[in-house]
Amino acid sequence: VARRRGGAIFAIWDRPPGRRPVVTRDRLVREALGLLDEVGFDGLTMRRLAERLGVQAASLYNHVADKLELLALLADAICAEVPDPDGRRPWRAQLEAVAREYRRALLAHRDAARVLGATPPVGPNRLRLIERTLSALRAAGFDDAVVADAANLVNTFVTGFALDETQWRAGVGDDQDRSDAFARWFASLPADRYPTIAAVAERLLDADMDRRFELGLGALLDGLERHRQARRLE
Amino acid sequence: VARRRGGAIFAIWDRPPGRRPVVTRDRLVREALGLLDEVGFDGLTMRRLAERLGVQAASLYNHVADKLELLALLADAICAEVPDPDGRRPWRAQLEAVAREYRRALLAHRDAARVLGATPPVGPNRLRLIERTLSALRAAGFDDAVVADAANLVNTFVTGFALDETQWRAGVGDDQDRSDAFARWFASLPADRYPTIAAVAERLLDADMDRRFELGLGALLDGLERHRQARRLE
DNA sequence: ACCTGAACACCGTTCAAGT
DNA sequence: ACCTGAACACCGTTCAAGT
Repeated sequence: VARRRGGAIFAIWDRPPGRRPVVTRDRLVREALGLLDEVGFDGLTMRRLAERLGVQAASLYNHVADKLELLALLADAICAEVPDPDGRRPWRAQLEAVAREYRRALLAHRDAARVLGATPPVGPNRLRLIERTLSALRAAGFDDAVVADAANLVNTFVTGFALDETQWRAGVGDDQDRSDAFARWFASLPADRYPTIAAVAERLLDADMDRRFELGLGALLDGLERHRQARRLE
Repeated sequence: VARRRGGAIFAIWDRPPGRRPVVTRDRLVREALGLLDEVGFDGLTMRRLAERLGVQAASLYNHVADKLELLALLADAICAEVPDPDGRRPWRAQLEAVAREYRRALLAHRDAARVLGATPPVGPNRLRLIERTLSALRAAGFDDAVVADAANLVNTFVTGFALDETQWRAGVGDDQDRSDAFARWFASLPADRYPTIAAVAERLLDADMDRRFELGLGALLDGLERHRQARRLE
Protein backbone atom coordinates (compact mmCIF):
# COMPACT_ATOMS: atom_id res chain seq x y z
CA VAL A 1 0.00 0.00 0.00
CA ALA A 2 1.28 3.45 -0.83
CA ARG A 3 2.30 5.62 2.06
CA ARG A 4 -0.41 8.05 3.04
CA ARG A 5 -0.56 11.11 5.16
CA GLY A 6 -3.64 12.44 6.89
CA GLY A 7 -5.73 9.26 6.91
CA ALA A 8 -7.51 6.94 4.58
CA ILE A 9 -10.15 9.47 3.56
CA PHE A 10 -7.57 11.33 1.57
CA ALA A 11 -6.31 8.21 -0.09
CA ILE A 12 -7.86 9.17 -3.38
CA TRP A 13 -5.57 12.17 -3.51
CA ASP A 14 -2.52 10.01 -3.22
CA ARG A 15 -0.59 9.34 -6.33
CA PRO A 16 -1.89 6.22 -8.05
CA PRO A 17 0.13 3.13 -7.13
CA GLY A 18 0.57 2.58 -10.86
CA ARG A 19 4.11 3.73 -10.16
CA ARG A 20 4.55 5.43 -13.48
CA PRO A 21 6.83 8.46 -13.25
CA VAL A 22 5.13 11.72 -12.31
CA VAL A 23 7.11 13.69 -14.84
CA THR A 24 7.71 12.56 -18.39
CA ARG A 25 9.75 14.42 -20.91
CA ASP A 26 6.59 15.37 -22.78
CA ARG A 27 4.94 16.82 -19.72
CA LEU A 28 8.16 18.57 -18.77
CA VAL A 29 8.31 20.41 -22.08
CA ARG A 30 4.59 21.14 -22.16
CA GLU A 31 4.61 22.68 -18.70
CA ALA A 32 7.82 24.57 -19.38
CA LEU A 33 6.19 26.14 -22.43
CA GLY A 34 3.16 27.09 -20.37
CA LEU A 35 5.38 28.57 -17.70
CA LEU A 36 7.33 30.52 -20.30
CA ASP A 37 4.13 32.02 -21.66
CA GLU A 38 3.07 33.04 -18.16
CA VAL A 39 6.29 34.44 -16.69
CA GLY A 40 8.64 35.02 -19.62
CA PHE A 41 12.25 34.04 -20.16
CA ASP A 42 13.63 35.60 -17.00
CA GLY A 43 10.92 34.07 -14.86
CA LEU A 44 11.44 30.58 -16.19
CA THR A 45 13.46 28.85 -13.48
CA MET A 46 14.07 25.23 -12.70
CA ARG A 47 12.54 25.69 -9.29
CA ARG A 48 9.34 27.21 -10.58
CA LEU A 49 9.02 24.57 -13.24
CA ALA A 50 9.48 21.87 -10.63
CA GLU A 51 6.80 23.42 -8.47
CA ARG A 52 4.45 23.47 -11.43
CA LEU A 53 5.13 19.79 -11.97
CA GLY A 54 4.55 19.00 -8.31
CA VAL A 55 8.09 17.87 -7.75
CA GLN A 56 11.37 19.03 -6.20
CA ALA A 57 13.79 20.98 -8.35
CA ALA A 58 16.43 18.29 -8.11
CA SER A 59 14.10 15.82 -9.80
CA LEU A 60 14.27 17.69 -13.07
CA TYR A 61 17.83 16.55 -13.48
CA ASN A 62 16.56 13.03 -13.98
CA HIS A 63 15.06 14.16 -17.26
CA VAL A 64 17.33 16.88 -18.47
CA ALA A 65 21.08 17.44 -18.15
CA ASP A 66 20.83 21.13 -17.31
CA LYS A 67 18.80 24.23 -18.02
CA LEU A 68 20.35 24.70 -21.44
CA GLU A 69 18.97 21.34 -22.53
CA LEU A 70 15.56 22.34 -21.24
CA LEU A 71 15.74 25.54 -23.29
CA ALA A 72 16.79 23.56 -26.34
CA LEU A 73 13.77 21.29 -25.92
CA LEU A 74 11.61 24.38 -25.65
CA ALA A 75 13.16 25.85 -28.79
CA ASP A 76 12.44 22.66 -30.67
CA ALA A 77 8.86 22.56 -29.43
CA ILE A 78 8.37 26.09 -30.72
CA CYS A 79 9.84 25.14 -34.10
CA ALA A 80 7.48 22.17 -34.24
CA GLU A 81 4.73 24.68 -34.95
CA VAL A 82 6.38 25.75 -38.19
CA PRO A 83 5.04 23.66 -41.08
CA ASP A 84 7.24 22.39 -43.90
CA PRO A 85 7.08 24.44 -47.08
CA ASP A 86 5.71 22.84 -50.23
CA GLY A 87 8.82 21.56 -51.96
CA ARG A 88 7.20 21.80 -55.37
CA ARG A 89 6.80 25.58 -55.25
CA PRO A 90 9.46 28.08 -56.40
CA TRP A 91 12.33 28.67 -53.98
CA ARG A 92 11.23 32.17 -53.17
CA ALA A 93 7.71 31.17 -52.22
CA GLN A 94 9.14 28.44 -50.01
CA LEU A 95 11.49 30.78 -48.17
CA GLU A 96 8.73 33.34 -47.73
CA ALA A 97 6.45 30.69 -46.28
CA VAL A 98 9.08 29.42 -43.84
CA ALA A 99 10.04 32.94 -42.79
CA ARG A 100 6.44 34.00 -42.17
CA GLU A 101 5.48 30.85 -40.32
CA TYR A 102 8.67 30.98 -38.29
CA ARG A 103 7.96 34.54 -37.25
CA ARG A 104 4.38 33.60 -36.40
CA ALA A 105 5.62 30.75 -34.18
CA LEU A 106 8.08 33.05 -32.44
CA LEU A 107 5.37 35.60 -31.73
CA ALA A 108 3.02 32.89 -30.49
CA HIS A 109 5.05 32.30 -27.34
CA ARG A 110 6.37 34.89 -24.95
CA ASP A 111 10.09 35.54 -25.37
CA ALA A 112 10.34 32.71 -27.88
CA ALA A 113 13.01 34.57 -29.83
CA ARG A 114 15.16 34.74 -26.72
CA VAL A 115 14.80 31.00 -26.21
CA LEU A 116 15.90 30.37 -29.77
CA GLY A 117 18.79 32.78 -29.40
CA ALA A 118 19.99 31.20 -26.19
CA THR A 119 20.13 27.77 -27.72
CA PRO A 120 22.19 25.96 -30.38
CA PRO A 121 20.36 24.57 -33.42
CA VAL A 122 19.81 21.05 -32.16
CA GLY A 123 16.57 19.10 -32.08
CA PRO A 124 14.67 17.42 -34.91
CA ASN A 125 12.28 20.26 -35.70
CA ARG A 126 14.91 22.96 -35.91
CA LEU A 127 17.03 20.70 -38.07
CA ARG A 128 14.03 19.92 -40.28
CA LEU A 129 13.55 23.64 -40.84
CA ILE A 130 17.19 24.15 -41.73
CA GLU A 131 17.08 21.14 -44.02
CA ARG A 132 14.00 22.38 -45.89
CA THR A 133 15.43 25.85 -46.31
CA LEU A 134 18.73 24.54 -47.60
CA SER A 135 17.12 22.11 -49.99
CA ALA A 136 14.80 24.75 -51.45
CA LEU A 137 17.81 26.94 -52.18
CA ARG A 138 19.91 24.11 -53.49
CA ALA A 139 17.22 22.85 -55.83
CA ALA A 140 16.93 26.38 -57.21
CA GLY A 141 20.50 26.26 -58.44
CA PHE A 142 22.33 28.38 -55.89
CA ASP A 143 25.98 27.66 -55.31
CA ASP A 144 26.60 25.61 -52.19
CA ALA A 145 28.41 28.48 -50.50
CA VAL A 146 25.54 30.83 -51.27
CA VAL A 147 23.05 28.20 -50.11
CA ALA A 148 24.64 28.18 -46.68
CA ASP A 149 24.88 31.96 -46.53
CA ALA A 150 21.34 32.55 -47.73
CA ALA A 151 19.74 30.06 -45.35
CA ASN A 152 21.64 31.54 -42.46
CA LEU A 153 20.80 35.11 -43.43
CA VAL A 154 17.10 34.41 -43.65
CA ASN A 155 17.16 32.59 -40.33
CA THR A 156 19.11 35.39 -38.68
CA PHE A 157 16.77 37.95 -40.14
CA VAL A 158 13.64 36.30 -38.75
CA THR A 159 14.98 35.66 -35.27
CA GLY A 160 16.63 39.07 -35.07
CA PHE A 161 13.46 40.77 -36.24
CA ALA A 162 11.27 38.88 -33.79
CA LEU A 163 13.68 39.59 -30.97
CA ASP A 164 13.66 43.29 -31.70
CA GLU A 165 9.92 43.21 -32.17
CA THR A 166 9.15 41.68 -28.80
CA GLN A 167 11.91 43.15 -26.67
CA TRP A 168 11.35 46.90 -26.35
CA ARG A 169 8.03 47.42 -27.96
CA ALA A 170 4.67 48.32 -26.49
CA GLY A 171 1.68 46.06 -26.53
CA VAL A 172 3.17 42.61 -26.41
CA GLY A 173 1.54 42.11 -23.05
CA ASP A 174 4.89 42.48 -21.43
CA ASP A 175 5.27 45.43 -19.13
CA GLN A 176 2.90 48.03 -20.50
CA ASP A 177 3.94 50.77 -18.10
CA ARG A 178 7.60 50.41 -18.88
CA SER A 179 6.89 50.39 -22.60
CA ASP A 180 4.76 53.49 -22.37
CA ALA A 181 7.34 55.28 -20.29
CA PHE A 182 9.99 54.46 -22.85
CA ALA A 183 7.79 55.66 -25.70
CA ARG A 184 7.11 58.95 -23.95
CA TRP A 185 10.78 59.44 -23.19
CA PHE A 186 11.80 58.61 -26.74
CA ALA A 187 9.20 60.87 -28.30
CA SER A 188 10.41 63.82 -26.23
CA LEU A 189 14.09 63.72 -27.13
CA PRO A 190 15.56 67.16 -27.76
CA ALA A 191 14.94 68.14 -31.36
CA ASP A 192 18.11 70.21 -31.56
CA ARG A 193 20.40 67.27 -30.86
CA TYR A 194 18.32 64.61 -32.59
CA PRO A 195 16.28 66.41 -35.23
CA THR A 196 15.55 63.39 -37.39
CA ILE A 197 14.61 61.18 -34.47
CA ALA A 198 12.22 63.87 -33.29
CA ALA A 199 10.79 64.19 -36.78
CA VAL A 200 10.04 60.51 -37.28
CA ALA A 201 9.61 59.40 -33.66
CA GLU A 202 6.05 58.25 -34.06
CA ARG A 203 6.99 56.25 -37.14
CA LEU A 204 9.59 54.47 -35.08
CA LEU A 205 7.27 53.74 -32.19
CA ASP A 206 4.00 52.99 -33.96
CA ALA A 207 5.37 51.06 -36.89
CA ASP A 208 3.35 48.45 -38.72
CA MET A 209 5.57 45.51 -37.99
CA ASP A 210 4.00 43.24 -40.59
CA ARG A 211 4.78 45.77 -43.26
CA ARG A 212 8.32 46.25 -41.98
CA PHE A 213 8.88 42.51 -41.91
CA GLU A 214 7.72 42.10 -45.48
CA LEU A 215 9.90 45.01 -46.55
CA GLY A 216 12.97 43.41 -45.02
CA LEU A 217 12.20 39.91 -46.19
CA GLY A 218 11.43 41.07 -49.72
CA ALA A 219 14.61 43.11 -49.86
CA LEU A 220 16.70 40.21 -48.64
CA LEU A 221 15.20 37.72 -51.09
CA ASP A 222 15.56 40.21 -53.95
CA GLY A 223 19.20 40.53 -53.14
CA LEU A 224 19.70 36.79 -52.91
CA GLU A 225 18.04 36.23 -56.27
CA ARG A 226 20.83 38.25 -57.83
CA HIS A 227 23.36 35.70 -56.61
CA ARG A 228 21.66 32.72 -58.14
CA GLN A 229 23.32 31.06 -61.05
CA ALA A 230 21.55 28.41 -63.03
CA ARG A 231 22.99 24.92 -62.85
CA ARG A 232 24.21 23.45 -66.05
CA LEU A 233 21.82 20.85 -67.39
CA GLU A 234 23.00 17.27 -67.42
CA VAL B 1 44.00 60.46 10.99
CA ALA B 2 42.51 57.76 8.86
CA ARG B 3 41.62 54.51 10.58
CA ARG B 4 44.25 51.84 10.13
CA ARG B 5 44.50 48.15 10.76
CA GLY B 6 47.70 46.25 11.27
CA GLY B 7 49.91 49.10 12.37
CA ALA B 8 51.46 52.28 11.11
CA ILE B 9 53.86 50.51 8.78
CA PHE B 10 51.02 49.69 6.48
CA ALA B 11 49.70 53.21 6.51
CA ILE B 12 50.87 53.83 2.97
CA TRP B 13 48.41 51.22 1.77
CA ASP B 14 45.50 53.07 3.25
CA ARG B 15 43.31 54.98 0.91
CA PRO B 16 44.53 58.55 0.50
CA PRO B 17 42.73 60.99 2.81
CA GLY B 18 41.96 63.03 -0.31
CA ARG B 19 38.41 61.83 0.21
CA ARG B 20 37.48 61.73 -3.44
CA PRO B 21 35.10 58.86 -4.25
CA VAL B 22 36.77 55.53 -5.03
CA VAL B 23 34.36 54.80 -7.84
CA THR B 24 33.31 57.28 -10.48
CA ARG B 25 30.86 56.60 -13.23
CA ASP B 26 33.68 56.60 -15.76
CA ARG B 27 35.69 54.05 -13.86
CA LEU B 28 32.59 51.96 -13.29
CA VAL B 29 31.91 51.67 -17.00
CA ARG B 30 35.54 51.16 -17.90
CA GLU B 31 35.98 48.32 -15.44
CA ALA B 32 32.64 46.78 -16.39
CA LEU B 33 33.77 46.69 -20.00
CA GLY B 34 37.03 45.05 -18.98
CA LEU B 35 35.19 42.52 -16.88
CA LEU B 36 32.81 41.77 -19.74
CA ASP B 37 35.73 41.09 -22.05
CA GLU B 38 37.23 38.72 -19.50
CA VAL B 39 34.25 36.75 -18.30
CA GLY B 40 31.47 37.37 -20.81
CA PHE B 41 27.86 38.37 -20.38
CA ASP B 42 26.89 35.60 -17.99
CA GLY B 43 29.94 36.17 -15.83
CA LEU B 44 29.34 39.89 -15.51
CA THR B 45 27.80 40.27 -12.06
CA MET B 46 27.42 43.22 -9.77
CA ARG B 47 29.39 41.43 -7.10
CA ARG B 48 32.34 40.67 -9.34
CA LEU B 49 32.36 44.20 -10.69
CA ALA B 50 32.36 45.55 -7.15
CA GLU B 51 35.26 43.30 -6.25
CA ARG B 52 37.17 44.57 -9.27
CA LEU B 53 36.54 48.12 -8.11
CA GLY B 54 37.66 47.31 -4.57
CA VAL B 55 34.28 48.02 -3.09
CA GLN B 56 31.22 46.22 -1.72
CA ALA B 57 28.45 45.27 -4.12
CA ALA B 58 25.96 47.53 -2.39
CA SER B 59 28.11 50.55 -3.22
CA LEU B 60 27.41 50.20 -6.91
CA TYR B 61 23.86 51.30 -6.30
CA ASN B 62 25.14 54.75 -5.46
CA HIS B 63 26.13 55.16 -9.09
CA VAL B 64 23.63 53.09 -10.97
CA ALA B 65 19.94 52.35 -10.38
CA ASP B 66 20.19 48.66 -11.22
CA LYS B 67 22.00 46.19 -13.43
CA LEU B 68 19.96 47.14 -16.48
CA GLU B 69 21.28 50.68 -16.25
CA LEU B 70 24.80 49.35 -16.01
CA LEU B 71 24.23 47.30 -19.14
CA ALA B 72 22.81 50.33 -20.91
CA LEU B 73 25.93 52.31 -20.03
CA LEU B 74 28.00 49.46 -21.38
CA ALA B 75 25.98 49.39 -24.58
CA ASP B 76 26.51 53.08 -25.03
CA ALA B 77 30.23 52.78 -24.41
CA ILE B 78 30.42 50.13 -27.11
CA CYS B 79 28.52 52.35 -29.54
CA ALA B 80 30.91 55.18 -28.78
CA GLU B 81 33.46 53.28 -30.84
CA VAL B 82 31.34 53.61 -33.97
CA PRO B 83 32.30 56.75 -35.89
CA ASP B 84 29.76 58.99 -37.56
CA PRO B 85 29.38 58.48 -41.29
CA ASP B 86 30.32 61.28 -43.63
CA GLY B 87 27.02 63.06 -44.22
CA ARG B 88 28.15 64.31 -47.60
CA ARG B 89 28.43 60.85 -49.12
CA PRO B 90 25.54 58.98 -50.82
CA TRP B 91 23.05 57.34 -48.47
CA ARG B 92 24.13 53.85 -49.38
CA ALA B 93 27.78 54.48 -48.61
CA GLN B 94 26.78 56.00 -45.29
CA LEU B 95 24.65 53.03 -44.28
CA GLU B 96 27.36 50.62 -45.34
CA ALA B 97 29.90 52.48 -43.26
CA VAL B 98 27.71 52.55 -40.18
CA ALA B 99 26.80 48.87 -40.55
CA ARG B 100 30.41 47.76 -40.96
CA GLU B 101 31.73 49.90 -38.12
CA TYR B 102 28.88 48.84 -35.91
CA ARG B 103 29.61 45.18 -36.55
CA ARG B 104 33.29 45.80 -35.89
CA ALA B 105 32.49 47.42 -32.56
CA LEU B 106 30.23 44.52 -31.60
CA LEU B 107 32.93 42.00 -32.42
CA ALA B 108 35.53 44.02 -30.52
CA HIS B 109 34.00 43.18 -27.14
CA ARG B 110 32.95 39.80 -25.86
CA ASP B 111 29.17 39.25 -25.99
CA ALA B 112 28.67 42.87 -27.04
CA ALA B 113 25.68 41.91 -29.17
CA ARG B 114 24.01 40.38 -26.14
CA VAL B 115 24.56 43.59 -24.17
CA LEU B 116 22.96 45.60 -26.94
CA GLY B 117 20.10 43.15 -27.22
CA ALA B 118 19.42 43.23 -23.49
CA THR B 119 19.17 46.97 -23.43
CA PRO B 120 16.81 49.64 -24.76
CA PRO B 121 18.23 52.24 -27.18
CA VAL B 122 19.07 54.92 -24.65
CA GLY B 123 22.33 56.77 -24.25
CA PRO B 124 23.87 59.54 -26.36
CA ASN B 125 26.02 57.37 -28.58
CA ARG B 126 23.30 54.93 -29.50
CA LEU B 127 20.98 57.81 -30.21
CA ARG B 128 23.63 59.52 -32.29
CA LEU B 129 23.91 56.39 -34.42
CA ILE B 130 20.16 56.20 -34.90
CA GLU B 131 20.04 59.90 -35.73
CA ARG B 132 22.76 59.63 -38.35
CA THR B 133 21.18 56.61 -39.98
CA LEU B 134 17.76 58.22 -40.11
CA SER B 135 19.09 61.48 -41.48
CA ALA B 136 21.09 59.78 -44.22
CA LEU B 137 17.94 57.99 -45.37
CA ARG B 138 15.75 61.04 -45.06
CA ALA B 139 18.13 63.24 -47.02
CA ALA B 140 18.10 60.62 -49.76
CA GLY B 141 14.39 61.12 -50.31
CA PHE B 142 12.90 58.08 -48.64
CA ASP B 143 9.37 58.35 -47.29
CA ASP B 144 9.30 58.91 -43.55
CA ALA B 145 7.65 55.55 -42.96
CA VAL B 146 10.30 53.83 -45.04
CA VAL B 147 13.02 55.82 -43.27
CA ALA B 148 11.93 54.36 -39.94
CA ASP B 149 11.60 50.85 -41.37
CA ALA B 150 14.91 50.95 -43.19
CA ALA B 151 16.91 52.25 -40.25
CA ASN B 152 15.40 49.64 -37.99
CA LEU B 153 15.98 46.84 -40.47
CA VAL B 154 19.64 47.67 -40.92
CA ASN B 155 20.12 47.94 -37.18
CA THR B 156 18.33 44.65 -36.58
CA PHE B 157 20.37 43.01 -39.29
CA VAL B 158 23.71 44.02 -37.81
CA THR B 159 22.91 43.10 -34.22
CA GLY B 160 21.19 39.88 -35.24
CA PHE B 161 24.11 38.93 -37.44
CA ALA B 162 26.69 39.69 -34.78
CA LEU B 163 24.69 37.80 -32.18
CA ASP B 164 24.48 34.75 -34.39
CA GLU B 165 28.12 35.13 -35.33
CA THR B 166 29.42 35.11 -31.79
CA GLN B 167 26.97 32.82 -30.08
CA TRP B 168 27.43 29.31 -31.45
CA ARG B 169 30.45 29.58 -33.61
CA ALA B 170 33.95 28.26 -33.16
CA GLY B 171 37.01 30.37 -32.69
CA VAL B 172 35.66 33.43 -30.93
CA GLY B 173 37.79 32.55 -27.95
CA ASP B 174 34.73 31.43 -26.10
CA ASP B 175 34.60 27.77 -25.21
CA GLN B 176 36.64 26.08 -27.90
CA ASP B 177 35.87 22.53 -26.78
CA ARG B 178 32.15 23.07 -26.78
CA SER B 179 32.30 24.68 -30.20
CA ASP B 180 34.35 21.83 -31.59
CA ALA B 181 32.02 19.24 -30.11
CA PHE B 182 29.06 20.99 -31.66
CA ALA B 183 30.80 21.17 -35.04
CA ARG B 184 31.61 17.46 -34.97
CA TRP B 185 28.08 16.58 -33.95
CA PHE B 186 26.58 18.79 -36.63
CA ALA B 187 28.84 17.47 -39.35
CA SER B 188 27.86 13.90 -38.54
CA LEU B 189 24.09 14.27 -38.77
CA PRO B 190 22.41 11.32 -40.57
CA ALA B 191 22.49 11.97 -44.31
CA ASP B 192 19.26 10.07 -44.88
CA ARG B 193 17.19 12.38 -42.70
CA TYR B 194 19.09 15.58 -43.43
CA PRO B 195 20.66 15.12 -46.86
CA THR B 196 21.15 18.79 -47.63
CA ILE B 197 22.58 19.61 -44.22
CA ALA B 198 25.02 16.76 -44.63
CA ALA B 199 25.92 17.95 -48.10
CA VAL B 200 26.71 21.53 -47.12
CA ALA B 201 27.68 21.04 -43.46
CA GLU B 202 31.18 22.36 -43.88
CA ARG B 203 29.87 25.44 -45.67
CA LEU B 204 27.65 26.12 -42.68
CA LEU B 205 30.40 25.63 -40.13
CA ASP B 206 33.39 27.16 -41.89
CA ALA B 207 31.67 30.10 -43.48
CA ASP B 208 33.49 33.30 -44.35
CA MET B 209 31.49 35.60 -42.12
CA ASP B 210 32.75 38.80 -43.74
CA ARG B 211 31.51 37.57 -47.08
CA ARG B 212 28.17 36.50 -45.62
CA PHE B 213 27.76 39.86 -43.92
CA GLU B 214 28.40 41.75 -47.12
CA LEU B 215 26.00 39.49 -48.99
CA GLY B 216 23.23 40.18 -46.52
CA LEU B 217 23.94 43.88 -46.20
CA GLY B 218 24.16 44.33 -49.95
CA ALA B 219 20.92 42.44 -50.48
CA LEU B 220 19.12 44.50 -47.89
CA LEU B 221 20.33 47.83 -49.26
CA ASP B 222 19.49 46.75 -52.82
CA GLY B 223 15.99 46.00 -51.69
CA LEU B 224 15.65 49.29 -49.86
CA GLU B 225 16.81 51.25 -52.88
CA ARG B 226 13.76 49.96 -54.72
CA HIS B 227 11.52 51.70 -52.19
CA ARG B 228 13.10 55.09 -52.57
CA GLN B 229 11.12 57.79 -54.27
CA ALA B 230 12.72 61.05 -55.23
CA ARG B 231 11.54 64.14 -53.44
CA ARG B 232 9.94 66.75 -55.57
CA LEU B 233 12.28 69.66 -56.12
CA GLU B 234 11.38 72.94 -54.54
C1' DA C 1 27.68 61.82 -0.61
C1' DC C 2 29.46 57.51 -0.56
C1' DC C 3 30.64 53.11 1.51
C1' DT C 4 29.94 48.92 4.71
C1' DG C 5 27.62 44.87 6.97
C1' DA C 6 24.15 42.22 7.01
C1' DA C 7 20.31 40.50 5.39
C1' DC C 8 16.40 38.97 1.99
C1' DA C 9 14.65 36.34 -1.53
C1' DC C 10 16.06 34.06 -4.78
C1' DC C 11 19.16 31.13 -8.46
C1' DG C 12 21.32 26.29 -10.90
C1' DT C 13 23.26 22.18 -9.58
C1' DT C 14 25.09 18.17 -6.80
C1' DC C 15 24.68 14.26 -3.98
C1' DA C 16 23.64 10.94 -0.58
C1' DA C 17 19.58 8.82 0.77
C1' DG C 18 15.30 6.67 0.15
C1' DT C 19 11.75 3.52 -2.64
C1' DA D 1 14.58 4.46 -12.25
C1' DC D 2 12.94 8.32 -10.13
C1' DC D 3 12.22 11.41 -6.28
C1' DT D 4 13.48 13.91 -1.75
C1' DG D 5 16.23 16.74 1.63
C1' DA D 6 19.76 19.26 2.26
C1' DA D 7 23.38 21.58 0.98
C1' DC D 8 26.81 24.51 -1.97
C1' DA D 9 28.11 28.41 -4.28
C1' DC D 10 26.31 31.80 -6.06
C1' DC D 11 22.79 35.91 -7.66
C1' DG D 12 20.46 41.26 -7.55
C1' DT D 13 18.88 44.36 -4.36
C1' DT D 14 17.60 46.78 0.08
C1' DC D 15 18.55 49.20 4.19
C1' DA D 16 20.16 50.82 8.46
C1' DA D 17 24.45 52.33 9.97
C1' DG D 18 28.66 54.62 9.70
C1' DT D 19 31.91 58.76 8.02
